[in-house]
Amino acid sequence: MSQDEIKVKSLYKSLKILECFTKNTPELGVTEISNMLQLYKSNVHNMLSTLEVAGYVEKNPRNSKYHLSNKMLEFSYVVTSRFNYQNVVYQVMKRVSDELGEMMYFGVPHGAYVLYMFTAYPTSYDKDYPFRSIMGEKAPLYCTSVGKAMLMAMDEEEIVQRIDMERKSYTPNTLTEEEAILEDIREARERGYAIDNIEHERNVKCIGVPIFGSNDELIGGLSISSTAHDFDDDKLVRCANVLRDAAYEIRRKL
Amino acid sequence: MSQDEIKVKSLYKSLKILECFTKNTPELGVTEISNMLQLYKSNVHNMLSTLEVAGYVEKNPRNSKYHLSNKMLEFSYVVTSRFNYQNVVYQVMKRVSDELGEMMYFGVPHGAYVLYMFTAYPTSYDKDYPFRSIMGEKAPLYCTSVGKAMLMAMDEEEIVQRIDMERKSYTPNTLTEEEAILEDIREARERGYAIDNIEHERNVKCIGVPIFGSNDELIGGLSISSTAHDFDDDKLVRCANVLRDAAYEIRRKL
DNA sequence: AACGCCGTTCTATAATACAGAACAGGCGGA
DNA sequence: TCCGCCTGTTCTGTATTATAGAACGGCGTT
Repeated sequence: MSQDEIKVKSLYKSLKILECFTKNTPELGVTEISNMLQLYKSNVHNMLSTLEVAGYVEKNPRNSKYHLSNKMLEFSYVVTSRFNYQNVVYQVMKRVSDELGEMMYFGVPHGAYVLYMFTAYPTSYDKDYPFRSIMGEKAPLYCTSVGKAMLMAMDEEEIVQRIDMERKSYTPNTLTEEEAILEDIREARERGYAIDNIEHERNVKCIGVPIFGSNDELIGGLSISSTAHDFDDDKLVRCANVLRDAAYEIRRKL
Repeated sequence: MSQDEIKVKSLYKSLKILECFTKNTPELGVTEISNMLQLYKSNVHNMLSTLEVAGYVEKNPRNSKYHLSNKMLEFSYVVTSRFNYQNVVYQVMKRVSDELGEMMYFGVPHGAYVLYMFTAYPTSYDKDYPFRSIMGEKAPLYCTSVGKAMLMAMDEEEIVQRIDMERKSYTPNTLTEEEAILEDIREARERGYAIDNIEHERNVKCIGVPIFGSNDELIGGLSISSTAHDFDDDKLVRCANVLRDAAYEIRRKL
């Protein structure tokens, strides 16, 4: 991110403003943002008001705080329309999910993160489980099964780059030391699949495999998620085999 | 959109650049964009390169054209996380969709357009039908059932504003004259539901109803879509009743 | 009623985005 | 293989414009 690559500084700052809005801070005021980014209030106000005129943010008249507008969804549609693998991946996921009775996730690499693209639920879940769109959610590579599955496909140099971040301990099981993570990935390669042994979310175990395209390029990762209690070694191995077959099937159909 | 509201002009231009990328033109070069927006190439290049450094667009090394990056999905996640009705709406849609064996759509008003939020398929479709994410797709209000359903909830003054656009004839049945559309909405109000009688897509008939929140405010619209051939008057009335019940149920549960 | 906080407005000035030309590199046609 | 054209990119002086900082005004709270 060399500074002199930034040709239009006011644009860059404005984009940083957009990025202040997150799931946990979806509504922000001018002063809040100016504190977060160390910018003058008037400056932030000018950029925010321009974003508002363009329809990217909206102001809540109750507290005159701003939030991202639905316009952002238009962009996600443009982005997802470019994916030609949506259908193939989902069909396989849905079938496998029904077979195993578990939820499946598909994500792609996104810097130091997995960007989740979609989930498949077993049909039996439809009535009982809360529906939520996962598309666009991100989680660190180093402590999720989809993430570690994708790291399996990278050389150690790239892995080190990709996990170079402040590594939080989400649970007592989270691996945060670089060497421990590298070793975990090596084991995953031997084994053929990655394991998240309650390392990211309480009570959740996952296993993941990488998905490759027809030219052996990494496309993303696939995972099966289950409650820790249900996921005994037996089930784990059975799921892993199904998962690997699914990855091959997707590769073949791409 | 008064000109003097635009405080940061370079930002505004850059946002217009982002909007050049659409489903049909997902990849664009510097010259193309400069022609589209009547800007100088060097100007467009500066803004695009800044967008690239910030991760909003990526350059295809093969042809050095630009396209929107997955980063946009992060924003859609922030936006959809704000919706507290996702789960309620989907659960009802899924059940009704299974009951009727037809696809359902949910969308919200977005200027002169419907912005589709999600679909529900009958379970039986899972294996045979192509999966596609509809979130963020938009279609004109004046010729879709979800759109007309939402217009039903507006006064004529607002309707006239909302349909004030170049009104294309997508099919021979499309109503493009203002008075014809207004009359169609009036009839829909009498009837209790809106009809898209092959007015937007060939061979597709839909019916739609508005969805209101607990304070009678318009939330969005719900529709059932079917092939024109299957959708005889009998089925149409039956579906319409189920649809209205669904809208009430959602309102109650919000 | 008064205080404090926050969004907004204003203005001079310093910063910077931009016009326009020139450069470079890839591709296709001759 | 060479030439020419169409790209994307770089460069620079200048005119535009974004910005710092203070001041204003409205709302909520004490």
